[in-house]
Amino acid sequence: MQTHFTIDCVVYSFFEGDLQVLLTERNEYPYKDWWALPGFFVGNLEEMEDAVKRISYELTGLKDVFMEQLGAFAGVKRHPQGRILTVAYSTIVRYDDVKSQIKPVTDYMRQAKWFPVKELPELAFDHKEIIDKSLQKLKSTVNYSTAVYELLPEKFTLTQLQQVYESILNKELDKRNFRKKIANLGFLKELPEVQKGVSYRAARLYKFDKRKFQKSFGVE
Amino acid sequence: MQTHFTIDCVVYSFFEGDLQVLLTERNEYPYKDWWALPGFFVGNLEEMEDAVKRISYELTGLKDVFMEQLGAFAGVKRHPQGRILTVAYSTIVRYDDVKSQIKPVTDYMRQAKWFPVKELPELAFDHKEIIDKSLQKLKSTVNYSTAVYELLPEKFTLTQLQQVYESILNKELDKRNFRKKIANLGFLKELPEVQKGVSYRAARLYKFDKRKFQKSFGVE
DNA sequence: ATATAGTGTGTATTTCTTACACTATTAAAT
DNA sequence: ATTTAATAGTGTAAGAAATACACACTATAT
Repeated sequence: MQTHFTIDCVVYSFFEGDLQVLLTERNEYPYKDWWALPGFFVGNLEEMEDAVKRISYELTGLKDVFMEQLGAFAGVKRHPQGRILTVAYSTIVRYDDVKSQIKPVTDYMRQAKWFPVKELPELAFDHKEIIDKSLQKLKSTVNYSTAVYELLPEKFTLTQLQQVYESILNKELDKRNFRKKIANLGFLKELPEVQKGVSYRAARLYKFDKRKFQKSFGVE
Repeated sequence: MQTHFTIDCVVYSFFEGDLQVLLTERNEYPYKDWWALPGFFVGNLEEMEDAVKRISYELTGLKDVFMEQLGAFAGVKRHPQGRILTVAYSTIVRYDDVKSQIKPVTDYMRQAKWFPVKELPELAFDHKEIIDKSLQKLKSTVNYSTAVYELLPEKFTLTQLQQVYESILNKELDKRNFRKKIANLGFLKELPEVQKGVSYRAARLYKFDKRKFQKSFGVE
């Protein structure tokens, strides 16, 4: 009546115009040389959220990441060597904070690498299923969640915001309608600054106002 | 790195105009004499869904119940005798099928009893938190889920359907607007029958067409 | 016949969604 | 100085959906 117990993380980031997921290459059987979600065993006295923080820190050097539980995956046959229950989390890191700092830290992972969600490799275990479920949830809550803002830098343009929406929803949106909708939300703050270093008309920068967001959704 | 592993079920039914949850009275320490969610250990080679089926069958005699995973609860301190990870499920049984058949089957449960969600007793462990989360999910998916129809008998009136919505959303709805909305859904079938044995104008009966529902949501 | 209790319906108003094309600004290239 | 290339930024009309609101109808019981 006991089971092995791990955490697996779907780590998202947004760059190069695409929603990306961080995968690790296994250096151990089973599924040696396959890509897999980063995951570890949970300590006996360790809270799941702390395990997620630990994994995030070891992989990306970041201490505070957005996280949300996805659910438990515990199929008897999901691991060839006997049941291992995993609790999956979706987490988000800002690419600016993380860029070149990704490092696999254990000897059972050869490397870690970002993949655009559109071009995922074949995955070990039931990790494809976990990612699919995570993406589906991200999609269905995109309007009610702070996730899109976690994917963006603190100051962002409306075009960037639209790109995040588009890559999550996997469809194109009309620019004018999108801006109208965003303007109605009431929790974006227009900054007195514009983009720098671009060779075309610089776009206005905006900032997400979390307090107002929480007010309009009754503090979640 | 191993943990005890249980399933807890939030079992819903609808009767007496209220959404109800089935609770069991514990006959064992810790939390002896407290009300708790029905739950059991999961067998080593048992799929979680099968454990849920087993629990449902033992409590209610039903073989097929609607079920949906809520998530894992694994706080280090949730159980005074050491970590027990539980995976919570929401399940729904039709009251007509179940009525007086509720029976606690083990010696560690004294009785099982329905409680309206509005009037829950104090609960053992973190079960209050689990129920709250389950109710919140039910609420937020009420329009996209078959749950409301699982709560109703096969043939139902629009008033009954409205009552189910109202008890899930915990607010009153306008009858005319509700019917207009329902009519637009397109997956309710009007039957040539009406209610029997009522001492007022008999209401038209309707039936849920699952195939059409799935079509309109792209088969989930 | 009449009281009761719940069924069943329509319309106007507002709000949200969708569809759609041009001008403005900037840096770089000539 | 002018042109080019790239992206930012904006408004309006039509249709769809959501909301607010009140009364007549019908089956039964007494």
